[in-house]
Amino acid sequence: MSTSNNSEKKLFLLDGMALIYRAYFALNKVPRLTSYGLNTGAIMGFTNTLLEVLKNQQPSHIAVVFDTDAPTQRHIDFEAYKAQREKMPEDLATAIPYIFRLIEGFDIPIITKDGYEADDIIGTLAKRAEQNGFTVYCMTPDKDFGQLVSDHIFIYKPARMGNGAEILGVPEILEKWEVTDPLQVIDILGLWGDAVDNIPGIPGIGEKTAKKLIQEYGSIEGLIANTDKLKGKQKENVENFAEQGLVSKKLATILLDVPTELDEAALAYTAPNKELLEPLFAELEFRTLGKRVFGDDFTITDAESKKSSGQMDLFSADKSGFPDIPTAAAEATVAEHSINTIAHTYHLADTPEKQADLVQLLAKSKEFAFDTETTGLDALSAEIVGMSFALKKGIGYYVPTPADRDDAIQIMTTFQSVLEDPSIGKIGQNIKYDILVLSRYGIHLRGALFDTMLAHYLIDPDTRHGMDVLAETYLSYTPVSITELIGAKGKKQGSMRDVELEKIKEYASEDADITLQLKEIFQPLLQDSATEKLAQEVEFPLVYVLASIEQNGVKIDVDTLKTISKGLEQDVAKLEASIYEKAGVTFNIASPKQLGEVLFDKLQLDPKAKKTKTGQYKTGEDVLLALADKSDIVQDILDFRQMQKLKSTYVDALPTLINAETGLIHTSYNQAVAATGRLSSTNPNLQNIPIRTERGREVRKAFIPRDTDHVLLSADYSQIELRLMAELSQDKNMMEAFQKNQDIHRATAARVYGVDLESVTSEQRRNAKAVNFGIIYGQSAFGLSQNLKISRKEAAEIIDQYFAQYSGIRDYMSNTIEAAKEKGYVETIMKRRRYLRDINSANMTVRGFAERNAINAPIQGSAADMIKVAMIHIHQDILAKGLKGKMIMQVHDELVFDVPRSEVDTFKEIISQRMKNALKLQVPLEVEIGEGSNWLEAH
DNA sequence: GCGAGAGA
DNA sequence: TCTCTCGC
Repeated sequence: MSTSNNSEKKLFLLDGMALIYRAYFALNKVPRLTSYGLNTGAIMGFTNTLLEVLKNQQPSHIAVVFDTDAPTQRHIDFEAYKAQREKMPEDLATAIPYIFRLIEGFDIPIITKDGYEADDIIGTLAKRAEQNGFTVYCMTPDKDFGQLVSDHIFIYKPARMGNGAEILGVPEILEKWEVTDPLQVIDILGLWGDAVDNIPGIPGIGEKTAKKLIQEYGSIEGLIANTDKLKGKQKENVENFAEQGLVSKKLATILLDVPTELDEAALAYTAPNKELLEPLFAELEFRTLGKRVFGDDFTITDAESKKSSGQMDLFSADKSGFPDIPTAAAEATVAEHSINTIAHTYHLADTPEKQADLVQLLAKSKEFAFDTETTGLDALSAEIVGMSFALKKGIGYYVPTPADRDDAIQIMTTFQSVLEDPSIGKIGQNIKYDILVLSRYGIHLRGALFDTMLAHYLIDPDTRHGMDVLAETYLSYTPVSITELIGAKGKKQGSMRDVELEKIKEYASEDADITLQLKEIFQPLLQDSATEKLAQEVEFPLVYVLASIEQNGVKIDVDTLKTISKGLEQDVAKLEASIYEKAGVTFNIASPKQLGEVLFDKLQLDPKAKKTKTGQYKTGEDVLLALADKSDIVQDILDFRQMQKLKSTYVDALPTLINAETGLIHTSYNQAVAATGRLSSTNPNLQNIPIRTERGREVRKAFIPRDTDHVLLSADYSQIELRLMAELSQDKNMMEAFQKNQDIHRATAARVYGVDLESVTSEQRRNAKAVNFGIIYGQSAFGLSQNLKISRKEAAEIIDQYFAQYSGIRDYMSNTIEAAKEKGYVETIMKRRRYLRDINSANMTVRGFAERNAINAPIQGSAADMIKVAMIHIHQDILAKGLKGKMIMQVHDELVFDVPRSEVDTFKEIISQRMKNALKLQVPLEVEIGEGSNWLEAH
């Protein structure tokens, strides 16, 4: 290779491990597994990184640099260095050897040097190469490398989702770090520290402060020499931790004198070694990627792809034997396309004529995808900016709606007929949002729904379901990012209303277009995972129910809350005074850090006090409770915490969430976050309103019916999870207890302790209850022992007794785990799946976790299925009978209604029937319905 | 066990 | 970001 022209000497130095980690985490949202169970996410990510560089940058020279296990000078000088690094995830560790083979396959040299880190090797080689006339690119996501840049040395930050690769030279680094010399990056890092590498820095100094101080004093040394100009806590910290700052600086400095050669000939790049690379791609089942690299004739023959799975065939004669993980995800590559690379036709329907044409087109369709663009995220206050539609892949329509509400309504009314047509299916991503927005403009969406977010939630509940991620994963497509249009989140974020029409047309149409394409992919995946019925009959119809609950809202009695707030305020003040007196100092009780120091350093309540991983004392409830007999300050602190929590989280927060228009509180239910199938509630979270303590449950008095002519009805399933466990396991003892309508915890205690029902002590019942709950929540024996404050041995004994009595449950648990190991997933009564990727892990802790999830998910998930079905039926009954009463809350196993007095009996009958008969079970179900003038009375 | 939210 | 605490 000619080296006469310097511009041709282009060296890329890749920070191997850092890039691998990045690839692993970036691509691990949806796992990519080969047919024989290898997680190839990191390998594929790294391959894409390599290809990107080779193709787009055409380096003349290239190498990948790795650390070795040998300790470096940094470890010798500073013991804690990188000591807190977490162990490498297991599936990543398995992937590493493949990555080494991959690099070899590309015929790229791997450089290591015992006793030196990759950073140092890269730094040294970069500087030498620069002297020899190279332009050098250090490829790493690591910010520390900023210190290396010069006129001919650049940082090459690999492409991230949606963003292209970034090349940082001197000007960029100076701007980013707000410094005048790249070397000052080291000073900033020395002050700021780096939690990942365990570089301590100086306490109390973060990124912002570090930049400011270095701008002012030039370097850490300069700062230390000028501490007299600092004030207060900062001054103290800099003075006390000066030494630590200097050590940190040393740790952050990349060495430039590693004894290693710059072997230009070895680094010169020619071409991949096809003989090595092609079979490796085949083994990894990189079909798309293989075609890209080797051309269309690249195929994976059966012989090759089975190479590594041979031994498994012994065990899987006629079943696949492997988790049925969505294959589209396994096959997908890093996004290769965007709106700029794919042909599309997005129309602007901005005249009455065009809109009428579009309505006609939609009216003729069986289903269409649509999306609304609004000025905000809150469906109950955001204004509509436009609507987009898609009927065919690659074609979209955007209808802008003006800021004037009446004008907007006029345009939207033309679309009312199609949106409200029950015979036309509606496809959307998080349609509940659109339903709520539209209804504020007088449009009440109807028709069968297909929500791509919920579809994916059923396909793989543990991963993320945002549209951007789904598009990247399943369509290899990066959608236009919202930040491109209106800027990053925060104060400065602009409004959708102000975006240029052309841009918003492209963005909005793309959303509808992608949603449509995702539906095409998800429909068969739902069938594959047998969750199509669950989607069509439960999750999709439930969207309408939840939208209606949210809209109905809950009335809050602000005066009651104000009274409670005053009472709490006084108590908090009293406790505060008492705590300060007993401690002999005033401090911030709400700061666990300060509290720990007072309790354990000053008062010495426990010489063996435990610390958290960040070095603070642990001050959790269980820790404090154990100290209660040492000093009555402890009880005061616990009370203080309780009052403070009640006040800030509930009593004072709820009134601020009242909607000005309706005077009610409108929570938001999220249907796609809890992996078990449960709902979650936010803004406010109505699913964690206190009930356990006398003081806390007062808050429930403030939840009231909308007027005196209404009452609240609260209906809840009694012991639903335990009944489901009895049902699923068919354990005859537990089923019998329910058939005889016994107090289940008492019955359990009687069995576990071998006594009569009548002679069960309250402690025995409490323990039995804890075991029952432990199983439902998938707790470990350790968790149980902690919960009951008994030794692990005692806990294990109770559990043994439990399983001896309930052998059906024991068998059910081991069968479920066995099945999960084989299939890779567990399922609920309605076939809701949960994949358990760690169920076969060699790591006991990790596997134990997956095993407990295997038990827990079917039970909790079936309960969720059941109440969802009941909700849909009740909702339908309310509509069919034209009732005035409303469903207003769901709290996992409880439904709350706001009902006119005249309808109370009708409602009780409907609720009871629908809840009891949601699923056909052998175990009897109990539904308790209460009635009252507030939630506390009703419950 | 999970999820939400407050506060430092 | 971490720690703590509320519900189920």
